Amino acid sequence: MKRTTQHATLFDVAREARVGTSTVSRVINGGARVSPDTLERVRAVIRKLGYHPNKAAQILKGERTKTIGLVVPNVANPFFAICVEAAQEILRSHGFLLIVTCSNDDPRIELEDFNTLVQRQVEGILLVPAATSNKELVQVLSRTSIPVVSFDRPIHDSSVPSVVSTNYKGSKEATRHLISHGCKQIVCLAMKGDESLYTSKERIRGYRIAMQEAHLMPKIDFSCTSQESTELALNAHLYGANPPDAIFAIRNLVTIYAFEALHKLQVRVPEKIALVGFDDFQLASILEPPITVVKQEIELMGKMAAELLFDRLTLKRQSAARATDKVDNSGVLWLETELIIRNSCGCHKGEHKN
Amino acid sequence: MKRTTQHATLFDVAREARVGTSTVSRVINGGARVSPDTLERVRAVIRKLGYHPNKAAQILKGERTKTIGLVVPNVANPFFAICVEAAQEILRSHGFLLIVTCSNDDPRIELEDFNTLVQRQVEGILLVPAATSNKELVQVLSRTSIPVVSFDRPIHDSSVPSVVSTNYKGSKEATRHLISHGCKQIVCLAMKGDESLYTSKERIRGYRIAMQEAHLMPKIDFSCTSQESTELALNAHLYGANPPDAIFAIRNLVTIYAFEALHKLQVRVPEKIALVGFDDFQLASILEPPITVVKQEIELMGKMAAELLFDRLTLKRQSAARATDKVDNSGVLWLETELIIRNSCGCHKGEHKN
DNA sequence: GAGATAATTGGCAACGTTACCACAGGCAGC
DNA sequence: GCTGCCTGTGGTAACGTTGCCAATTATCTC
Repeated sequence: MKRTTQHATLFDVAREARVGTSTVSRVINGGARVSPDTLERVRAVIRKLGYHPNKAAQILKGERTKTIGLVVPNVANPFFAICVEAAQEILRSHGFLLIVTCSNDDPRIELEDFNTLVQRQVEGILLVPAATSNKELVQVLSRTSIPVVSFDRPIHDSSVPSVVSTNYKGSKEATRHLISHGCKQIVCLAMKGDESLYTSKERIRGYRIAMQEAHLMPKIDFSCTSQESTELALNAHLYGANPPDAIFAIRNLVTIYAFEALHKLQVRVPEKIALVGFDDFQLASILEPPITVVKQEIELMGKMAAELLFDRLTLKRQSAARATDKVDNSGVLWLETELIIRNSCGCHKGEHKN
Repeated sequence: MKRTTQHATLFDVAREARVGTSTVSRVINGGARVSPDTLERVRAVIRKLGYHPNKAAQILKGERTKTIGLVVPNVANPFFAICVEAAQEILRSHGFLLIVTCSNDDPRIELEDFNTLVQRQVEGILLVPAATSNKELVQVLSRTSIPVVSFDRPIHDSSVPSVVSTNYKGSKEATRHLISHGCKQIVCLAMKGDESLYTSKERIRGYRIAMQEAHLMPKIDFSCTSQESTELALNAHLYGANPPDAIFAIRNLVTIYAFEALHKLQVRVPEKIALVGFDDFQLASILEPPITVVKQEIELMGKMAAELLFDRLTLKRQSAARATDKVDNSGVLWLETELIIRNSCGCHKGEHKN
């Protein structure tokens, strides 16, 4: 009796069952080529000792880890939470385990986490890159042999495929919709950090192009970082030159801030100011007025990313096959956004059969 | 040249740097007792080869895994997402990695995941048990030597400490508040499955007791599973005998369903029917009227669970010390809920300085 | 400059598994 | 009765690390 607190090993089982270790190993792995007699005896001992094979040893011995890593900025953000859940679902159905880490959009943590995952012998990594161009990351990526798939944001100058929403197209469409309502002074509301965030940049680009097409002056405000600051900003716009007649909120949180600010400032929506947001959210349809938004296929994004990764995993082992044909030639799988028309844009109920 | 695709090993590095494996090992583990010369040379080779120590081998060799497992019903649920994020934060600060799995509240998956985590040599497990009494789980738990902490729901008949909100107290308080507004017909809205869920049962118990205290008739409706069914249910109540003058919604989603249903049915809140929900949510204060809710300390819950687990981890290694003194004698750390008074309960702005 | 001490370094046995190989019987076919 | 082939079974060498121990060399101390 040496260590009662530690886990039982295969050897312990073998001794207790009076068989060789190979036999126990065979039992664990399906019990092929073992007599029913021995099989039962060994199984009994396994149960009795509460034995679990040591994964570390199995992995070391060359067995697949059946594990994939996932690096997201933050799981508390519903967007990523939904992605994670969806990816988890897919991966689990293929027998994979998920290790989740949060990078806080910090490239240093991101890289660190990435390496940690590689060390843990994950078979693939799902990644939401903090930046689309990160030399260090790209370098690490290029010399890593394990498959990586990014989502929400692509990684430039790398062979990493990605699953991304049509941010540009979606926000161009939203802006155009606002313009079609006769809005002329459409201000785009964003928060600090959006200047450098891929998705935000794309959305701003869409907004810009739509405005330019209509010969309107784009105006972007990055100060909507909190409830208060949004109210302040909105107030300034309202009483400044060329007061806005519409708001395009670049993301969920900003939409909510803007909505609340308008509410507090007693500005009528959409009569005085129309409002369209990017990203749908649960209560958008219950607010008064219901908010028109650009909806992303969040769940699908997680699913597709997981599936793309899984494809690469299996392709890789099959032989030398090309990447999946789901993606375009720059390696990105575009997910269509959809403009969900409710009332805050100025549409009346039923006007767009929605 | 044998395997160019595989990861470089410590041995490869040793050969390339013309040193022994021990030296490389020393370099990896901080570089103590290695000459600056060799140190630099080995480090260069490590970089050149893109070498990462194989965690499986290290673990096998007895090194700590610095990993903890987390089993939640679902990460897409904001409640759990926030818990996970908070726990992650704490654990990361102690150098731990988190493996997250979703049980979907299925005891079978839960058990399976639990075993998977044990196999992976996690040092501890954070768990939201699907059921408070699960014989099989309790049995597995009792013969596992690794520390486990549950949160949101306790595990009966086990020595597992847990972090739980004062569901009972919170909903008693909420119900009493409604009663203090003169409400007599308070209906408690819940959804299918709430009959067996610990948190829901506790909330219902609180509601029941408060009603009984006031000699009022408790009435509980478990049919609020979707938007439509809630509307149907509410409609039935409204036109049935003893129409309700208040609603106590047992959880987030039901509160939202109820709010939307009341809105559609054109019932004025709180004049015709008062509304209080359990669990705060981002837009509760912007809705018209702002909704009074019982707020849980979600983030704190994740944090405390992680810290409790960490305590047990360190205590365990220090020697044989008792569980932390944070918990009460039945092993649960109670987290106070707070009634956030807004307007849907019948209070006017500022009435309760909130 | 001899002896002693300290600083570097390499060798090697584990850690718990798996997989290849070998071996013992049993049972065909000829 | 010999060969050949199954079915069970055990022995043992890896897998990539670490840490002990021993060996080598450098640096003191007087």
